[in-house]
Amino acid sequence: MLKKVLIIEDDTALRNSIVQSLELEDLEPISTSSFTQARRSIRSNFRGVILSDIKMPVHDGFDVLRFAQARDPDLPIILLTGYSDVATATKALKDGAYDYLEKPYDHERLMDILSRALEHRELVLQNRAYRDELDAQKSKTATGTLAEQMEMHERKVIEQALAVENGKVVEAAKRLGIPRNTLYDHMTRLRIVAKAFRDKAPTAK
Amino acid sequence: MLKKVLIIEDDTALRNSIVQSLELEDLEPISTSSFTQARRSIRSNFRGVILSDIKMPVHDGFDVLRFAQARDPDLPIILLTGYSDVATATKALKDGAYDYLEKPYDHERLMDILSRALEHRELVLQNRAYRDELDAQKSKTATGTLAEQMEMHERKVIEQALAVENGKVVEAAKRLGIPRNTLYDHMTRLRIVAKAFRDKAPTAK
DNA sequence: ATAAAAAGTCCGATATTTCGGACAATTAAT
DNA sequence: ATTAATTGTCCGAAATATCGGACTTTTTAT
Repeated sequence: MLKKVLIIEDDTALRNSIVQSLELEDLEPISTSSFTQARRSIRSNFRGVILSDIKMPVHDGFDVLRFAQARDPDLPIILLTGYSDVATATKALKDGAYDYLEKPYDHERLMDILSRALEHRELVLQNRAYRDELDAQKSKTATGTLAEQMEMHERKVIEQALAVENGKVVEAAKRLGIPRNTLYDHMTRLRIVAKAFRDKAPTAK
Repeated sequence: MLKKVLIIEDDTALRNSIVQSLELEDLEPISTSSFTQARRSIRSNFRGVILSDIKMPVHDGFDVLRFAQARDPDLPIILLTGYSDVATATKALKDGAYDYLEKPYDHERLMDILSRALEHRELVLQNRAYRDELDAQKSKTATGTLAEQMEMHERKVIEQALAVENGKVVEAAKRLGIPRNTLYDHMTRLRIVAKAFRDKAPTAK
């Protein structure tokens, strides 16, 4: 489970309070006091979520939002709004914020939102990982001469058979449906040694 | 994007109001008035989320929650609680509810929660699909005789070469590093016909 | 309509692979 | 320590695959 929460809050007292809150819940707060300071942490594969105040000097929460969205559209941003500032909160959501939290914040509510956001982030990252893995598998366009490709596959098949049979050549040959001599022929050609597939430590002496 | 929302609400007026709300937002409400009625829709791969009232005769929202969790732990359930019934809401979340919504419901707030829940559901389902695909690929333990496995692979390689070259045998042969005659030998043996790999409609006449 | 190119087929000499038998070297079991 | 089984290597005849040439048929381009 992801646990990082990048906090962007200029009010030192509030910021420390939040940090303490998160630490109590076994999360990993990263405490910053401004967009500028937080900026370098906001990367595409950040393994966590962002919790930012909206009203801040120089750069406000919307700047954070815009920047983070550019870096990674699926990075959940939770914005801290003033009490019952519904208009701003709504705008934030429309702009792509994951959720908002009214100040003064309620601990339980913050945790609910954060856990949802962290889970969301985890799903997104896992999804990307799966997608990448699948793409990698599919894009391996078979290349090279027929003989090369066949030899590669032959090696794989034979090695697997040997592995399954713990390096016993006669058994592997049976499994492959060829006489052991023939298997030896192949192994010689491919420079496969059966010994390499036997248990090094079957029983401790 | 997923759009189904299974509504479980015994108050007819409120239920219809919600249905209307969702239809306005281009979602697909499934309207039911009781757990019993909704039950059959709650399946493991339900492509949507559940929005259920808590306080209902016979079976309440927690029954829905328990049942749905058993069917699919990653199926988001949003519970409708009475106004500022914080205790119940908190319990619901602890029990695995995705979120809760206070009655009387605010349209914007409902939509925010639903869109998050639907997105969450979509990610979960996508994740499962990816995982299944990867598992399927990995678990294909090579079995059968050496000759069989080699022939299968040979077929794959040749067919891919033909596909890439649009069914042109001479080109495919070049790509595979063998004389075209030899490729014909292989194709004859494997009963592969080049025609099958040519564009049926290269240019519209 | 004609020419050029590619698709398919068949043949046969040459090259490679298969596979059983035989045997020495190891390893495991009694 | 002796036996039995397994490993690993070599041999050679039979089976199979390769590959170029020749030829007919079909497509494609002009």
